[in-house]
Amino acid sequence: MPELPEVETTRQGLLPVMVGQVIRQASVNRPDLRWPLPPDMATRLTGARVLALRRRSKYLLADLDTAETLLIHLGMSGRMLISGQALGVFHHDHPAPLKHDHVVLQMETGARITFNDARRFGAMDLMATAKVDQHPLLARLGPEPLGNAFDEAYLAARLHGRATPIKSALLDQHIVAGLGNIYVCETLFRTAIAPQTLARAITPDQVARLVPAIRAVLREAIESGGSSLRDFRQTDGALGYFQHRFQVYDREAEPCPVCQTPIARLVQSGRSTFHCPTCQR
DNA sequence: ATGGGGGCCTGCCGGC
DNA sequence: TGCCGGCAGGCCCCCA
Repeated sequence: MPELPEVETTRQGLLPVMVGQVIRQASVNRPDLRWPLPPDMATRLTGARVLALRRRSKYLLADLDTAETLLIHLGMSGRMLISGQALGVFHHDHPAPLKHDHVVLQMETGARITFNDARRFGAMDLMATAKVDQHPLLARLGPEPLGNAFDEAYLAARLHGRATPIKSALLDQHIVAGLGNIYVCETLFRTAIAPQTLARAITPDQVARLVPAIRAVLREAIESGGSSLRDFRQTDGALGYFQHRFQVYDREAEPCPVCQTPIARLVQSGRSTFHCPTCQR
């Protein structure tokens, strides 16, 4: 579910209850997420103070005063929920334990942070902070799409010669890190590029449209609080609103907002692509 | 090396 | 009402 904007809004929701605060008690209800959790994870988290909460691509990184960093990936259905009393604010999204509450961080402030993930495609791991960017899940990621390293020259070089459709190339986290199915579909619509176009056939003009369009769609989604599909909620239980602004994603057969042609769905590398066959060439 | 498909796991929705 | 197939925001791994 969560793509870069949803992870970023989750991070922003967690900031006030995590950063500077001590984990009084960490507990693990299910250690078998996408990979087994470190067997001593709860022990290594308990008593630690969170120094910073960062985001790299779709990963949350909580730096601890133990010189370790907690990596969190939400997979398809993962959520971080806050409940309890903290810093004068009562959070009530999630007062009672639910099915699929796999990891709970009870903070000294009284806040409770719960990782809930029905499908268990999510993941957590601990790694020395000094080496966290060498973690196998992070080491080979492409640049942040909102960062300076992502520009026209870079993207053109990475698309050069590739025989894969542009849709698949933009989903490849090694090319650019953080886009998922929704925001790739929206970006290709905004840039009027057909999703089947091979990466190697993308013109310089199209590259020049893609870079700012990717940035814009991500920024707008973050400002809207992300997208709430199938129950995705922010940490405080609030819904994101960007889904109302999807122009093509999940809108098969609805009229294109530009030309009224019915939005089409096709499957590329096993994933649905929504597009306007008239506008996108 | 690169691209495509399978698989991981649970829940929901539509059709019969 | 109940069952079944299809689908879902991600991503690693294996095979050709």
